[in-house]
Amino acid sequence: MKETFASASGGRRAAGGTSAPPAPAALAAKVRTLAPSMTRSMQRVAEAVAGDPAGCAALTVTGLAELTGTSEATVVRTARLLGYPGYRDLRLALAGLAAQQQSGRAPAITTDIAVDDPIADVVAKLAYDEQQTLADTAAGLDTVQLGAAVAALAAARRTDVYGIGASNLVAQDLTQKMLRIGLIAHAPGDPHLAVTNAVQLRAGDVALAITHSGSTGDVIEPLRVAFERGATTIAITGRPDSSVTQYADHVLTTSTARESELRPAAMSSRTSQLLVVDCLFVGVAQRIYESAAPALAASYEALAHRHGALRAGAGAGDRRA
Amino acid sequence: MKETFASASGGRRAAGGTSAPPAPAALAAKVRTLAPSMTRSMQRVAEAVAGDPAGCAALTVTGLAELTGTSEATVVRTARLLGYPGYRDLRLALAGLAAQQQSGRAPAITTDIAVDDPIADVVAKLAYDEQQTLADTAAGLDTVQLGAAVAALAAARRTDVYGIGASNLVAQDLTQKMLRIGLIAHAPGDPHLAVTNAVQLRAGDVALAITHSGSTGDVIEPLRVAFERGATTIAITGRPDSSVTQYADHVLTTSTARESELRPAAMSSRTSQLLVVDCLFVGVAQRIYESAAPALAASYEALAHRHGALRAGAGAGDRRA
DNA sequence: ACCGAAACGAAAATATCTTTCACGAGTGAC
DNA sequence: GTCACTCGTGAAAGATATTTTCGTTTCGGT
Repeated sequence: MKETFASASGGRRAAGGTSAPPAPAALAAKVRTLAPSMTRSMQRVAEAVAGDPAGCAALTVTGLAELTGTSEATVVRTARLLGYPGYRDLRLALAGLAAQQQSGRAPAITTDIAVDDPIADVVAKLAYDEQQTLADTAAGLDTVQLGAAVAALAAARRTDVYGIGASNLVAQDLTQKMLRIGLIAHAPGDPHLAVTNAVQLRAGDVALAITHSGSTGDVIEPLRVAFERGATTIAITGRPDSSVTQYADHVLTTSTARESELRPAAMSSRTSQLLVVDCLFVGVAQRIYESAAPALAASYEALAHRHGALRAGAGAGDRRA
Repeated sequence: MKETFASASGGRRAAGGTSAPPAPAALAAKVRTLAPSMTRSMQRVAEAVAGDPAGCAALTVTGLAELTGTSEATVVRTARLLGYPGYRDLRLALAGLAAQQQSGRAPAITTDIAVDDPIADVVAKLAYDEQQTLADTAAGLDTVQLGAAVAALAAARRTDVYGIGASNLVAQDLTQKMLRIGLIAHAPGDPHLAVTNAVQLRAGDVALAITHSGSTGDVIEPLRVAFERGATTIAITGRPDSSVTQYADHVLTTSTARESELRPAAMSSRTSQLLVVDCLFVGVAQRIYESAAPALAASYEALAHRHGALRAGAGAGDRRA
């Protein structure tokens, strides 16, 4: 509306003259620059603001005035001097600054998880590690091998997926998804059953082994059997030089992240394996889209009625004590 | 103050009220999570907010109401639903988000996976999406609820984990890990078995339900039974307002990513659930470190010889019964 | 000690946010 | 098909927060 703050600085061009738009992160610097031209009360306010942006962002004009032992008018005057139209905008900038600082102080997550880490750090570190694992895996995946594996799976008469322990869950995940798009897949959890299944395979079938170490006998054995029966074999492993690859036509490599006592290798290998499995699934779904799409739709439909009436609306009104 | 439907739960604190403090950067995730439970007008507001945080932060309630063609009341309601006390606080968070986006990484919009995407793109998109899901989940996790859940699990005499379909795999993952650190856990896959198990629980036990939709009857039912038997109940769901939370002492929210035909919701919900489960596991392992560490070491030891023996015959042996 | 200018805060004035309330659209029951 | 009912919605009243005004206090100079 009107350049009211011109009066504060008299005819001086220094402060008000800066047509600078609200400073984003340069606030601390601005405070220091302008401090000399501030009155005592204003300095107190500026100091509080620069010292604890996050805290001040949470305060109203009155709150900040009380905190600094000054008045609302002084707070507003300070905000003006700093280049904002009013306190409201200073507060907004403060919130932004706080958020930046918050996200900036994230380097803590690169260290291992310690026994006494607060729960929030655990969350951050785990999420970060898994993100890292995903990036590594994606970068290290051989798309040629992947493409070949997809082609084999899409054309397979039936598919066996072998995995033990944590890897078995990944195997089941793939199996569940393949079934959903109309493909025939099994993930025997029992090593004996796996071998029994493997014996049934022949050319045109696919056997897929999932093992992080690449040396899990219970998984290698059925793959070997399938391999010898003439099935196309695929291995998903973190060790491309391990013995499982002897019997694999296609090898997909997962990433091996560092592990620690509190973060077993199983955790990152699982993440990595799942990404590979997802890629396989999507690749296959693309290839057989014509038949996959209706099958997917049908499975959604079938599940719909298992989900009770949604709309738990009752609590929508007022919570908050 | 009026937990109207609390009566059903017999006086126990109903968990519906997300005590979540204002989310800092988890806003986009929260919008997606809560969008389904929003009315049309509120969705318009949420959409505007998620789409242009910086722009919206510059607007007053009235301005945002006009922009979205709604009323101030609706804007405030939306802010409330997103977990803020009022519009003022939403605006503050928005400013923070804008600042982060500005300085930090770009929001980077992913295009959906198309049927004719080359396999390399599929890998990249999937990896990116899952990374995003992890970030969203981590940002949106309520550490207070998480801490409470960890405490309950660490102290539990036994733990039941309920999940169906893809969620059952997550349940098994948690179970496997808990067993490794010497805790007693089960993940019944059969709904009837689950209920049968649940009946055995009582105070001091823990029941954990994993369901993305929050309305999977087969999972809610055993949780309800456990709840009524006095066990501590935890829910991991993508819909914090769904019916499963009625019977949950602690609610852990997973993020809901947009899905597409080739990328079923199950994929990102699984990623999200696994992160939560990992956090629970590590948290528990920290708490009972004294007993967990030796147990972990012992399980490594026990597995070691299963890997060493390359020639499969050795390890598996045939012990016909 | 007196004068004047600047600093400062109390309170009025204004803008903004929040709550209330009534209307209308949609839905299920009969 | 109509009726009763609930739920979503916005207009306007009510409550807060911010900005402005203006008188008092403080301080330096003469």
